[in-house]
Amino acid sequence: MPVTAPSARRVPTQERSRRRVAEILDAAARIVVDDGVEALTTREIAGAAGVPIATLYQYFADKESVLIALAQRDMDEMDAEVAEAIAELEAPTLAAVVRATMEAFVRVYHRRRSFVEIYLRGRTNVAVHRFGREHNERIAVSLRDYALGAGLIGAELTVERARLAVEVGDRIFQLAFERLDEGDPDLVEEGIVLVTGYLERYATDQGLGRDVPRTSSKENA
Amino acid sequence: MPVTAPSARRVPTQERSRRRVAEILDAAARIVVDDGVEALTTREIAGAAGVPIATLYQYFADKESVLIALAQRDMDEMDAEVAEAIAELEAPTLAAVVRATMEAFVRVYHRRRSFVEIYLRGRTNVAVHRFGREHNERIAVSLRDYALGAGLIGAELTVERARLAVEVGDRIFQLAFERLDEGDPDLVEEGIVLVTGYLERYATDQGLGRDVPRTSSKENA
Amino acid sequence: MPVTAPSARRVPTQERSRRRVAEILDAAARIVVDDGVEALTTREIAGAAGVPIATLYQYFADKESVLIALAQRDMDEMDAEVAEAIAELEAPTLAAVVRATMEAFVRVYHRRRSFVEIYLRGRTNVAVHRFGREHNERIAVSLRDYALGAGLIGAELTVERARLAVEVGDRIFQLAFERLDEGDPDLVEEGIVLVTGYLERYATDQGLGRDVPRTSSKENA
Amino acid sequence: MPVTAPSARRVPTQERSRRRVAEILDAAARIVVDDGVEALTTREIAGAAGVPIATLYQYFADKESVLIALAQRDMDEMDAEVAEAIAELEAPTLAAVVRATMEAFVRVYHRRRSFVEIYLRGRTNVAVHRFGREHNERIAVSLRDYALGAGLIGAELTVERARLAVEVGDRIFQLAFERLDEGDPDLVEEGIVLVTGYLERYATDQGLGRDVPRTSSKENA
DNA sequence: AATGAATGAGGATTCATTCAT
DNA sequence: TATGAATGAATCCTCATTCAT
Repeated sequence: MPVTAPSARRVPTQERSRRRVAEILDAAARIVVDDGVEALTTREIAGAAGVPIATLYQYFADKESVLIALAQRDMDEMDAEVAEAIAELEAPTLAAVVRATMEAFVRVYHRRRSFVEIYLRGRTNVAVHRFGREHNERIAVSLRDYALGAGLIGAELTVERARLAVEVGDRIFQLAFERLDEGDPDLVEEGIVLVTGYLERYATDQGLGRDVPRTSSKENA
Repeated sequence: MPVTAPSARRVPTQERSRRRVAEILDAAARIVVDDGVEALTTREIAGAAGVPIATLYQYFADKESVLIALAQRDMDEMDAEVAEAIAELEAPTLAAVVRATMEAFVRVYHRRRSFVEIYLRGRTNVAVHRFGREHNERIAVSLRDYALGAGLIGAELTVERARLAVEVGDRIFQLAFERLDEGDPDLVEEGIVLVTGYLERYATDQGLGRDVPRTSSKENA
Repeated sequence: MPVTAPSARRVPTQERSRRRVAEILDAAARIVVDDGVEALTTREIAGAAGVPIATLYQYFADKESVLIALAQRDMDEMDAEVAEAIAELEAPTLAAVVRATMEAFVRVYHRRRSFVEIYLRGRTNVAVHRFGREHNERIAVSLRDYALGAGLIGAELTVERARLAVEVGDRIFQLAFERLDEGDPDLVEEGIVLVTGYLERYATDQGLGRDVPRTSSKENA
Repeated sequence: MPVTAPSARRVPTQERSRRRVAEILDAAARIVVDDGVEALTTREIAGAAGVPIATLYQYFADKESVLIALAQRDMDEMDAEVAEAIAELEAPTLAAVVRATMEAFVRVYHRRRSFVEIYLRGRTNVAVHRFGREHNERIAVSLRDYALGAGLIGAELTVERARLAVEVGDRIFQLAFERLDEGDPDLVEEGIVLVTGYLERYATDQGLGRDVPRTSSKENA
């Protein structure tokens, strides 16, 4: 039904709204990339987006909401990228999953400079800090579910442990992207080693990629 | 009379100064514990310390300096605690060193609530953030030097890797103390496992606590 | 309703804004007249205008802007007064132009006490100092253009020389109004002599008011 | 008598004091040259001079006194330079006196950058402003006295007129040295022309350098 | 839905000067 | 005479948010 309206008169309200939000977020992204999260003030956003300050409050509850919405937009892409990367794995091992995940992160960080700025360098902001924690929690749960379902890990790999691994990975990205916009590849590589090593403590044989005879058989010593 | 007065009557100027600094830091610590790092304003500090705001600037270059001085005071205690803990190890292995270190951290965090508030929960503050990074760097170097000197690790455990381990440990403490003032002991325990596991990749046999025949060994069972 | 309301009931927004600006400037003028340019602080202005300090920043970029806006308001009147005075000259000579200009200045100084305070006595303020220089430059150029067009001066009266004359005139006013609010009339008179004498070095015969035979002249006595 | 004291014990108090004052003024001069008059704070001066702030108040009544003392030191040199330049004139005319004076000023401005900074560019400071006015008054009187005594001018060149001329000259220097540390020579030259032209209105024939038969003779019409 | 205008609350820092010693 | 320490008094400016329209 939102066919490009032949009558120019009434732009579908919902559509206009969506566009406005996008404009505001784009403006915010520009500011963040140029001058960092701390430079993100309502004045600045409104100015860059070409709307009155008061108008921001039509679309967002408060300033932080803009920041979080921006982060969320990138995060959605991140989640998709991760999902896709994992889906593409043919015979997944735990190591492969970790690597696929972390490399997906890196790809998105490369693509979205505003995300690096907000999510990795902007933890100084309380809302972002909380947002990070929450997302880490969510991703930990979902990756664990996947690995469990795929028989890569045992139940000893509790949610707490998964969360720990994700948080540690998160810190590694923070370090790797602290100064370099491209991220330090060696550091990321080492991070993959670290996280993989930790999680493999709780891996099944299958998760470790060892030969696992499906039918009935005994492991040759 | 120019001799440092032996009569206790006149309080040595330098001593008075030191006391004032301590008073200000104590006041700052109280504020931080009660209301967090963000509540630490010059007005607040001066009020709590019972001095005019301008007086703060006699002792500190700016507001952040107060915060950092406070963190440093606790950090010095932390360093001492770690040093002592390691010194007490009889036949140190890498695992023992990691455990001793991390448990020393926990002890100080327990003792110094303001430190938890600033150093673990207050990373939202830019100065604290930087302070943390710098301290992590310093401690990474010094622990690595020790482990290297003690023959626990090989040279492949580069400074970068040591730094990674410390940063990861740091994140673990952040998580463990995020909400609980006492810290989550299980999480810390798991963190010790994680860090140890990672570092042991680069350990010598001695570092791993395996029997290490020196030259003429009588130790073969 | 989007039409500019013909009903006088609702005060047009833009108009209200203009009124506010005027109120603030009036308040600032009062302060300046009473206590000089140095007394013009944001607190003081806001207080006198009966608005919160923050409101000042709705209408002015910073404190200096208020001062300059105030000066500009008077300066506009000054420029108009000068333009009018010169326009009224019937057979202008250089001397007449100088006199008309300087007397126009005096009239405005008499009318606008705040202008005397800011522009003549307030050069102590950096922004005012610069404002003065710039205005002198502008007026030099425009008067020179006029005199050149009217055939009163030759091209040897460069912009630099015109500027010099204006600056010198400016200093004369500063002296004349240094203490007396009405200005010292003798000093002004002498200043007119001085400036005229200097500029006449570069005057044409016409500028000097000498009989100037055009082409076919009947005017030889 | 201030022979380098053989007994190191008692440095003549007065002498030490004089030296301290000089050190403080030198420090102030450095600051002024480097960062302008506005940068001259008690902290800054004390720091640069290597004395405690409170000590400044042993030698100067207040901050402004330091600035004025510094200006005075240079001004004394200025006065001497002018006196010498005029003394050297063989058959002085008014024009020669004006030129000698103004060129002497320029020489000192070249020699004393701090003087340019304070006296020409630092009029933004109230004390300097007043100091300038006062010195101009003094120099006007003394030069007028000289010219009168030398028969260069008539009594119509009143003190007020002399003061006007000096003030105008002063403004010319301000302009010439506004941006260029060396001063704009053309502007100075033009200023000499301007001032000379003005004063010659009140010159005697002798002042104008016209042949003035001393004995008894009538001017040929 | 849109927005111009308004503002309460606060925030960091500077500076000249004065005492008690 | 010298000075470390203390401080009262200001100063400018920013910012997120809210109304009335």
